[in-house]
Amino acid sequence: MYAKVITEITAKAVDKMFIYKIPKDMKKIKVGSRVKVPFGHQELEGFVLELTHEKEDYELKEITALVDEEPILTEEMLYLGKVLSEQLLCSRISIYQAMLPKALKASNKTEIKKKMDTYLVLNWNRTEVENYLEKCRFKRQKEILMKLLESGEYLITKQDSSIKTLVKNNICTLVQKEKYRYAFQTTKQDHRVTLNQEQQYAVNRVLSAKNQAKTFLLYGVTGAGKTEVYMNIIEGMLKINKTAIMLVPEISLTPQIVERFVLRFGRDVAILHSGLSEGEKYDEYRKITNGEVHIVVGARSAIFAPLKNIGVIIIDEEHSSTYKQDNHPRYHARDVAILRGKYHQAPVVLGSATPSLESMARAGRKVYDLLTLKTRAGKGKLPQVYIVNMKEEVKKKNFIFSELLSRKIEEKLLKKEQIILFLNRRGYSSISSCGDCGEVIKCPNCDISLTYHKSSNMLRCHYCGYATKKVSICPKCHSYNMKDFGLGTEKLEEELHHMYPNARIVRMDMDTTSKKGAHQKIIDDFGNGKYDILVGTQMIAKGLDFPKVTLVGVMNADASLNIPDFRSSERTFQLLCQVSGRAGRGEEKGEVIIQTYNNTHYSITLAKHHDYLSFYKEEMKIRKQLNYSPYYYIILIKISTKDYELSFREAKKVGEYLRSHLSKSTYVLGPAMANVFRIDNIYHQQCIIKYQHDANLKQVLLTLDNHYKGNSKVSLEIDINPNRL
DNA sequence: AGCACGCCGACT
DNA sequence: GTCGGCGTGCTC
Repeated sequence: MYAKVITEITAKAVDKMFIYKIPKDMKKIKVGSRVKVPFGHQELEGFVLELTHEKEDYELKEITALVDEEPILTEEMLYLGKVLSEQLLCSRISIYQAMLPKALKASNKTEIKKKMDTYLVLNWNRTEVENYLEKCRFKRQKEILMKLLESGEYLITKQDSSIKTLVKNNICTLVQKEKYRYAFQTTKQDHRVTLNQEQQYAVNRVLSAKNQAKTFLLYGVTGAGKTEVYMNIIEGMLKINKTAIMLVPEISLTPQIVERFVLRFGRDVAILHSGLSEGEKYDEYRKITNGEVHIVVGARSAIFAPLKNIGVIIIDEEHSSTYKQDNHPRYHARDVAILRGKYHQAPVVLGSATPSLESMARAGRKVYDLLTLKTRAGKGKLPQVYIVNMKEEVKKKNFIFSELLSRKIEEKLLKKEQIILFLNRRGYSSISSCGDCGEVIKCPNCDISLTYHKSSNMLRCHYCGYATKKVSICPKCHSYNMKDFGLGTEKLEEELHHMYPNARIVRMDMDTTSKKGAHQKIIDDFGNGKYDILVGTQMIAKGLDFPKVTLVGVMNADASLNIPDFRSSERTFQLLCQVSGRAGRGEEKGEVIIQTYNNTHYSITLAKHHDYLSFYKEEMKIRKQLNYSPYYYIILIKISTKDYELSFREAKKVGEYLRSHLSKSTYVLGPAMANVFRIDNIYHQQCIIKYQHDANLKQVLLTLDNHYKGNSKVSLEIDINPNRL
């Protein structure tokens, strides 16, 4: 027998199967097995993709070792990898690696072991033990045996002579059991609520589509009780012995959702997210492969969880850009979900209060089945939203807090209610510049101004990580008149301390949550009322549920609107709806204040009334006019190189090649310098392809990709349906 | 990805 | 004459 193997190397040149002889004693080898193979001068790990009897006419090497007892890649995973690598133009191995936790990837370096616990179990029956206990003089032995009679097993933390004796006399045996490192701790109680009519209808529709590869779009206003719908669908699937995957944007950001699942389904849930250590991820993964759980809750990569007999796949907050991996391989969890849905003949549910235009358009064309939840479940009412025109406020010298916002903050503090302030920019100030000559301090490696971080007194580049001591003398005109502009979360926190010295304030952004568990702690503390005001970036927008919050302030709604990207309006609308969904989740009515310089922009005015459908119509008009998604498919071609001149030359060549080989109905934009031209001293150019149907496209992309794979100076990346341009 | 093979410049 | 630069090609 021979095995066709792909190795761990993710280079185009070796993205093919290599054939090896299987040693006679390696009986357990299967398709999907992880193996060690000799490869040139090195030894590598890889996966067996095929087994064959056909002999080649050249001398073959032998597989060195089988790494695991059971195959790592299932039939389904092998199939998914094949399809996705073709769709995404990436090597097969890179997809397989993306599916697996680090401990199971093909790699010669990592070794993460299973943790084992040793237990003592009885060999004797109850009467025999009881007889022995009467005669036995040793206190420690008695203690152990009593516990064994009680619970059947005894966890050994330290070997001692008593244990040795018990084993030696054949009263007990030592057994090894897998130990799982991760367990979600909670002390709360599960609250079951009766579904309203809309919710029940949605659940029934999905459950009646069991065994059908249908995609549903569950469009439900914030607070409509989508999570309860998800859980009921899953319960229905469990009843007919099926399993379920539930994706959430980034689980460590939404511990409250995880908690609800653990409360409802207990030990039937495996949780996969980036906040876990590699060992913990491995253990959660093994619960899945060992068939110990029927539900997987996780972030993007959990879409590959090797559950068998999947009954439903649910993607919560389906519009979230985190479902698309923004580095290689650039897969979209939504596409994988639909692919797996087809494989298992299982429905896929995409849920959101602000669906992506792409999904809503598909629902409009009946490609997806639309399910709508119009009414807010429970007591909470939609909050009152105020839009504040900051142009007017600046005239009154209110640069950070508008009159309305500071008044409301004071009011809520007095009433002992909680406040969330949202600002999508971390650090202290975004620009450090000279008051005399206007010189702006920029990153030496990137075309980006440096952000001042006061706590460390450093200027940092948020693109390449460059950091330097704060500059107090202008490097150009040598004046001492350096000034800071722009507002970051750090400065906002400081200003709040000045204005409300008695308020307890906590800040949550990348700088305060870098330590493991810091995230959870801030959320718990705020939830338990240890703070009055939570200041934070993007990461506080999603999924958090604090009943005592009655005021949400958006400090600068323009930050996301001013990004030059065709999705910036959509993002802004989604963000504002999501952020304002944080207010008034409890008994008290919530209030939201949006501060902006674009007070008449439709993505802001329509967010005021949570009017998704009007926003959808308005934005679709613009997308149609400009030939953007969902009317056209978008592909982004990025050309990067360290050489300034070369970047222009190569980009021009790529642009010309695309224009001359793609069909007339396809638009090619560019080449143009990327939004940030230079990052970490690498120059980025890009071309944008907009198409509806193009028979040549696949071949053109493949040719381009192959052409640049061997080029060490210029790298070319193809991003299909990019998140941002 | 590594590593060997291979063909041209400046050195004890 | 040799040491070594990194361009090209191969790994079952």
